[in-house]
Amino acid sequence: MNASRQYWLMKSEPGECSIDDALAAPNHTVAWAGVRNYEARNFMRDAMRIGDGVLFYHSGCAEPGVAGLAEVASTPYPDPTQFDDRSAYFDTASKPAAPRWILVDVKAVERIPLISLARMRADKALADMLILRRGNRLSITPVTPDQWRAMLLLTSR
DNA sequence: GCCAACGTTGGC
DNA sequence: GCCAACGTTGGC
Repeated sequence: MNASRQYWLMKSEPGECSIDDALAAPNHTVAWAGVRNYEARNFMRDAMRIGDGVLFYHSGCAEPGVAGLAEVASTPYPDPTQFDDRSAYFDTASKPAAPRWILVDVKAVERIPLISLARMRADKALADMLILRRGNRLSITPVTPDQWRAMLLLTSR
């Protein structure tokens, strides 16, 4: 595990883009479009590096949890959906000369047997994960190397 | 700059 | 469908 590698948890609604959708995409890669929260945007814009590990989390569905592993696959660039007036993510206030919303590409690595939210809550090694904090709604959160390792252990059971 | 109203997220 | 939590908006 490369010491400089960072880790993230990224939420996606499987009805919009599931881990299987990402695996089926060209080069297993999707643009992480639609983030409209500044804190989450800032993680993509300022902190992510190509090759960072990603826990691909399914939210807003019957079985929320981590459904796959992925990695950051691009440097940051403007989210094209903000300029698309047919998109649900269209933002009239954002101008191409000064894009408000920035994304990265995410490359799916593998689908894993679902690690459910309940399973994660039951694991002491994951107790401090931001995703498990009461009231957390942030769609992108940093994951510590220890938490990443603890999640990988759960994939082998 | 305050803060109430409102909209969204997301688990259950 | 409910509702808690939280971010954003907008009046003042």
